Amino acid sequence: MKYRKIPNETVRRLPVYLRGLAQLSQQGVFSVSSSKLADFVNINAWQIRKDFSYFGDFGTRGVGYSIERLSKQIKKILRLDTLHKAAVIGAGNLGSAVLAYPGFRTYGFDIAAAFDSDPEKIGKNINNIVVEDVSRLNALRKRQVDIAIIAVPEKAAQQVTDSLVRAGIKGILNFSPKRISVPKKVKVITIDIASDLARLPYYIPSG
Amino acid sequence: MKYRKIPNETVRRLPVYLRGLAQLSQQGVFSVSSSKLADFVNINAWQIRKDFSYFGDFGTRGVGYSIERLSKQIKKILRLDTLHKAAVIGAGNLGSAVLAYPGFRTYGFDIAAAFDSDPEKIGKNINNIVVEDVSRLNALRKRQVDIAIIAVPEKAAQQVTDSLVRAGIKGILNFSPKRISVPKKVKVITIDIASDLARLPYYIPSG
DNA sequence: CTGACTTTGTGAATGTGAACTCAATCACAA
DNA sequence: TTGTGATTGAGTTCACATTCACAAAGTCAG
Repeated sequence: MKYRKIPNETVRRLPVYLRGLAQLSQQGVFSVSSSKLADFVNINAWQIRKDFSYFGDFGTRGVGYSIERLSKQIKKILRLDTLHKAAVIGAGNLGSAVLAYPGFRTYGFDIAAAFDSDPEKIGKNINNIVVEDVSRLNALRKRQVDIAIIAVPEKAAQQVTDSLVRAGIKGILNFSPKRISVPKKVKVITIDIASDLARLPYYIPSG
Repeated sequence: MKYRKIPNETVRRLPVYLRGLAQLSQQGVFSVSSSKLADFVNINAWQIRKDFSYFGDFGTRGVGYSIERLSKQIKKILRLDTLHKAAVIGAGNLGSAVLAYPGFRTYGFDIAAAFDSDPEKIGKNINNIVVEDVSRLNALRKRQVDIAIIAVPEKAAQQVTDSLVRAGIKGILNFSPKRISVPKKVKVITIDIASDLARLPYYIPSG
């Protein structure tokens, strides 16, 4: 058992493992081998074992991994063992879709608030959340929201980001393709839908 | 000038460069240096030069890169110089957001059709596109649609994928977190929103 | 208890990309 | 035409990630 630093790429896979384990657990399974899990999440068995080996011995040779113990450990590493409240900024098409997206709850996130600048949208109820005025972003600190999801038009992205940083937000999931600058202590993960689509044709044989 | 194989990570960055170049072009600029572009797209200058060096000499030493020549070349590499028609499968929250998403047009995609299985949604007009019944997916080949965007619930993902493959789809942008299996000749790029959010807390200092 | 079998954990080899450096090249002014 | 300043292009090194192979460690039947 060696406690090396966990590689970034491994961190990227951990949520995938976690979801797979949760599904297996729901099926009433208590233990799983690396090769079974490999089939389930579509990642090689040796990759899985290597990943798990970065944070201790969780398997039993000849048997496999205890789903509960493993899940608990992954949650701890990803800091998903504490509740995280998230706010969605931008209640347009994408923002509304994010508000309604069921996948976040799997990981225990609480989507707690939504904001927009458009008076038409403020006050609207989307998925049981009332859209507030962006001018109230600064109250996020008091409400213990530490994560924000940015789904505003490109032009507004940086301004919104600045407000979020002032409001004490620690992590941002950014759907805007525009680069946003933040202080080092704030982590940004960007999902750039259009550029992901744009590299698809590269892999398609022409003709 | 060496024509090595272009690394995957470089391909991932090419669309970002392309968008940056388009914006600069709109500002009336004709030439840009790697360091200017670096500021603009938030990627290191040497990384940019390295990336461009994989496919020929496009810069002029002492001056920089011709925006037009470079854009044209990147489009050619990504095969964005030919028109690509795309279909969106699933007209729920996420699917509707994708249909309305303005970012795809930057890269010259034509979002040409939308499908759903829900009779409530079939016939609805979203962003000038009429939602069709999924049973008509097989007509996609005739309509020369070669790319599909999957925005259906997890359960339906594999079934829809199979229909798409039968309809001759070559590339899939998959928003479903479920692993989908396809023949080797079909390229899948998955955007797993929830797991991207899930690794955010890892990078947030606790307390 | 023993032997056959299963599965993990990890060292080593290989592959890949990022970071850095600097010589080669070009524009331009004098 | 020559010197100066700017900028590219690419070789090299280093860091990280994947892949492989196998010993170690466990289960289980008889």
